[in-house]
Amino acid sequence: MGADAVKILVIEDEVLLAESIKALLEGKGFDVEAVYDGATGAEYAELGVYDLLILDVMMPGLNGYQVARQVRARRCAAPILMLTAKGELEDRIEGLNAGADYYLTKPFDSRELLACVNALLRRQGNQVDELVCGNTALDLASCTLVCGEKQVRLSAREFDVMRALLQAGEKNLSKETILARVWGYDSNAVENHVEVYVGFLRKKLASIGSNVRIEAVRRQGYHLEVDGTC
Amino acid sequence: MGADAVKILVIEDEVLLAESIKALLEGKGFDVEAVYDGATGAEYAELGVYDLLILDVMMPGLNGYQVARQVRARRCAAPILMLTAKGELEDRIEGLNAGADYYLTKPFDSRELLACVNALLRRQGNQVDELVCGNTALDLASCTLVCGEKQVRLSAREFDVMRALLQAGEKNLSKETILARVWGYDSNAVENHVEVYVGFLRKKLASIGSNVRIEAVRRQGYHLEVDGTC
DNA sequence: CTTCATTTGTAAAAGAATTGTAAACACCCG
DNA sequence: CGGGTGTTTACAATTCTTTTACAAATGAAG
Repeated sequence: MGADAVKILVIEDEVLLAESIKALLEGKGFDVEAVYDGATGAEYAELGVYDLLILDVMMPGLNGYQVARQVRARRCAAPILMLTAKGELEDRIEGLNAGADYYLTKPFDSRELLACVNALLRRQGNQVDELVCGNTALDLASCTLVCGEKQVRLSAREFDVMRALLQAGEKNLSKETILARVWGYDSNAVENHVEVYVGFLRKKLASIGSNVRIEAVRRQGYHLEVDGTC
Repeated sequence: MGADAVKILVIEDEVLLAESIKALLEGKGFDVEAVYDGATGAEYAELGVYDLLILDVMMPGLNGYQVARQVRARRCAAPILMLTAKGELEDRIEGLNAGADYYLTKPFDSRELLACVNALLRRQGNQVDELVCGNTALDLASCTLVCGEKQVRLSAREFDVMRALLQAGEKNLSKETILARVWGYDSNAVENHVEVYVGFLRKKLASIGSNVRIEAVRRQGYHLEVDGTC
């Protein structure tokens, strides 16, 4: 439940259902808050801190459609997953037009709910592809090494080498293997290329204060280690 | 078929259904193309010029799930509306996990299809009157970049390029994709055109004191960044 | 403990490729 | 025609990759 966790707001008047959704999503690492009526839900949602709203339609007071419209009118951009026992066509259309992004009919399967949540978050760009090691991540989309606040861009070759190392994890990668994977098995690159690029990468890792080191094992190749790990 | 219409690709092997969807959407002002098998659909989709894919699941050859996975693997970001007679839970989950954004069960009502399409496009930022990044907004009606008091008019090409960049947000857009979206995939424009227009846009952004920069990522394309963000 | 051969690390350059910019030209529409 | 827009070309500037050369580290043998 770190500061960078994905935040989800559940607005559902059936307390038991709300709690079970909360438990389900928290089990998957999301940071979930549940409220039990529409007015409170709209108020929370407008804070703008949530990445996703899960919204029941039939509630006393403000109903789901009203909440959705109000929230959208206030320029809240979070995707809305509408949840309801009303499976009728007209309801679905009204929900979508009110600003919902998905319409799920009760009773629903927990796996389906998760699949929806993931699909909505994926579209939001909340699912970044990255490879992580120690305090450092390689963002595959932007070819960038990230460590806390700092980050540094890698060139295409640097990126390929770094990715190979990260994918191998603790395992050793021989230079031969790296050459084959990065330069192609039929290129005329030589092992020193790997050494040169390992040098570049070590500099960049150091420049962002990473605790990841590229360790050389004589005659065996390279592998990653996290500082303080032996 | 202006460069600025919303483009939709329908992939559906039942020709009659495909044509009726096409007619329905064209009636609403969308620019629709229909293809009748998965392989062709995947190929078209990967051009990256469409704003939305409507995808049947059960097709000979590549089925809808396979098309979705392939298209997503190629980093095509357009939302996918899956369309199918299979209404079973497992199918819905599989579809969502394959990269779909919505799952609509046949037979469906035309109004519901439209509501879905609108919901998906709304989320993409295709139905708003301005796109915002940093301290700067692109007014879609007047083709004008606005930053505080200052503003500057964009030419049609400049506008198309700027909009593509804004819609991609943080993500990189390859020059190939920009060419396809702005000039059309069958034009004979070359990558240098993109570079030239990026140059124009940078000048105009600077002239109104925008804190938005167009960053080049070598061999990967361009993306936006807000000054002060690293 | 030295010496030597081997492997790994680093710096600097030359070379290649990509990206940026300026400017000339074509075109279209009032 | 004239002004703005779009296209194309050519070249300059920048960045990345490869190459070279040599220094530093390692480990085995004497």
